Amino acid sequence: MEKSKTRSGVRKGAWTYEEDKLLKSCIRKYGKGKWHLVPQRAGLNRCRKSCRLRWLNYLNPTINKESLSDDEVDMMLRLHKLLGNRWSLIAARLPGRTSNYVKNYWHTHLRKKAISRKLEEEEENKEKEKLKETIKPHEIIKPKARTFSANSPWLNRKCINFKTPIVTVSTKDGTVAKDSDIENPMIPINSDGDCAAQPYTGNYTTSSAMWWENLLNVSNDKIGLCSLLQEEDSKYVNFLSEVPNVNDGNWNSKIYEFESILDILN
DNA sequence: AAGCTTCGCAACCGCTCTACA
DNA sequence: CTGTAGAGCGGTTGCGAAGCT
Repeated sequence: MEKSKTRSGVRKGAWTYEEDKLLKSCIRKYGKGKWHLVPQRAGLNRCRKSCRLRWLNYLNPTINKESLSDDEVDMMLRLHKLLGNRWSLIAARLPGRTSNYVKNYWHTHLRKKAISRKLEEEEENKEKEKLKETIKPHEIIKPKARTFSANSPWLNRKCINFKTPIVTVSTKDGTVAKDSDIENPMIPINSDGDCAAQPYTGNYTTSSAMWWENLLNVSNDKIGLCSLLQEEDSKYVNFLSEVPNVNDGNWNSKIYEFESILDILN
C-alpha cells in the first residue's frame, strides 16, 4: 500500500501497529459508532472511513481469523446463489466473517468454483435435453368441453349430488374415450340419478358451454396450493416466488422474510 | 539467484441510503 | 422539498508473499 497522504493531509495506506493500538483503545473507551469523531478522539491522522474499515475488517475482536470450514464454504456458495453479491448479507449469516473477507474469499477461491459448477449444470441440462429429444412425449388426453341442453339441471342449478357416471368423451385426436379411460370425471347428475351431460359432438366453439374446461380451471384455482398450505406456508411460497431478483429495489424490505426462511432451512 | 507471474488480502474510492435541519 | 453530513456497501486497486521459470 502506498504510504501517501491525501490532499487534506490525511494518512493513507497500511496501518501501523501504533495506529491500531490507538484505534483499539479509542473504541474501548467510547464504543463503536460516531466514526467522524474517532480520528480526533484517537489522535489519528486518518479519515473516518479508514478508521471504520480498519475496525470492522481487522481489529474487531469478534472477527474469526481461522480459515473457512467446508460448511462455511458450502453455506457461502448457497447464499451467493440466493443473494448475489450482497456481501454484507452473506457475512451476516457467517458468524465472525466480515463482508470484506467474504468478498475477497469469493473472488480468490469460489468464483472459479461457482463458474465451473454452473458449466457443469449447463452440461447436465444439455444432456437432459438430448435425452428428451430421443423420447417421444406422451400424448395427453384431455376431456373436451361438453354441451348441455338448455334445460340441463346443472345449468338450472338443480344438480343435487355427484357420482361417476358412464359417459363418452371426445378426445383430442377425434376418437371417443370411454369412461374407463377418463380418470374420475365428475359429471353432475340430477335428482333422478340421470347424467346431465351430453356427449360433445361439435367443435370447440364459444357457443358451446365449455363448463368442462371451466371446471378444470376452477379446480386449479380453488383447489391449488392455497388449500394445501397453511397461511404461514403460503407466505413463504409467495416470498420464494418474488425473491430471486436480487437487484430488486425493494430487496431490503424482504430481508426480514429471508431471515425467516433461513430459520426454517436451518 | 534473479526476474517474472500469480495469488491473497488490506485498503481505498465512489456511490447510495438515511436522518435531520 | 432540498441540501448536507454521516454511515454503509460493493467494486477496484495495489502491495507483499509465494510460486514458477
